[in-house]
Amino acid sequence: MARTSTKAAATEPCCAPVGSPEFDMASAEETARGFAALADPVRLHLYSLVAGAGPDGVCVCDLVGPSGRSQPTVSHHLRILREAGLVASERRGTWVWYSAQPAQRASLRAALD
Amino acid sequence: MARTSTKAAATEPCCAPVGSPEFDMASAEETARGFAALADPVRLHLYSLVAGAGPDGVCVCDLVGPSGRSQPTVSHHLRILREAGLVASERRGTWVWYSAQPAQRASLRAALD
DNA sequence: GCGTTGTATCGACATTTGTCAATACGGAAG
DNA sequence: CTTCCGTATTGACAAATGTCGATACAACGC
Repeated sequence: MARTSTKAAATEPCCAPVGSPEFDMASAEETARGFAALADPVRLHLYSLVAGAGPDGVCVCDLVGPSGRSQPTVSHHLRILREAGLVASERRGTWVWYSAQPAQRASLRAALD
Repeated sequence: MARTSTKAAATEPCCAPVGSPEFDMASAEETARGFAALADPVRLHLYSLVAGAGPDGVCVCDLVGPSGRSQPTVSHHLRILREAGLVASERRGTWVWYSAQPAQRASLRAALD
């Protein structure tokens, strides 16, 4: 319970109040979900495949094989990446193509500061 | 099971093999653990407090309050940040101070490419 | 219409994760 | 040495996560 600086129990006052002006918890949750989307090796692999493709993106049918996971699992991971805003999906006839969303990647890179 | 481009079952060959030369799964696990360390709002808050402090770092006693979590929980999160290489801990007499490790932050930023 | 193929959703399961109370460890003051 | 305070570890628990098989949905070709 002992808070800071009011009562020093040992040698020195420990530390300055470190001034945490205000922490936007709402945007932190958003940023955390962004990082969480990249917190899995399979999703990292999928994202590198999607981002490494041209602006047209990649067909899902070309993601299942390299990932080494079942098709429903790949679909699940792609959904997480999509809900995090890192990729977008578009239906083209029979197939679904995923493409990278550079804005969200830039947003996460900016959050590392 | 249908792989790519060998047999087109619909209108077009779907897509190019997208060329995934090789994916370093080992380093992906490392990177994933780095992002996982930032995939929690509480840890994001703690890291911002640590990184926002001077090069001396911050005393743990000044992190428990702002985080809104119990002291063991804060210790747990700090351990995860430390094991991810994002922060380092140093004992100074009675207290323990955490400081940011810019190298790992740069490594994660580089992984966003 | 029917069957086929690609993708998403559902249900279930084992594993991991976030959290706290209780406890142990470590250093400083008396 | 004893006591107090700050930090880390342990144990337990609910909740979230990664995975797959089974199934549903969507679009194409017949």
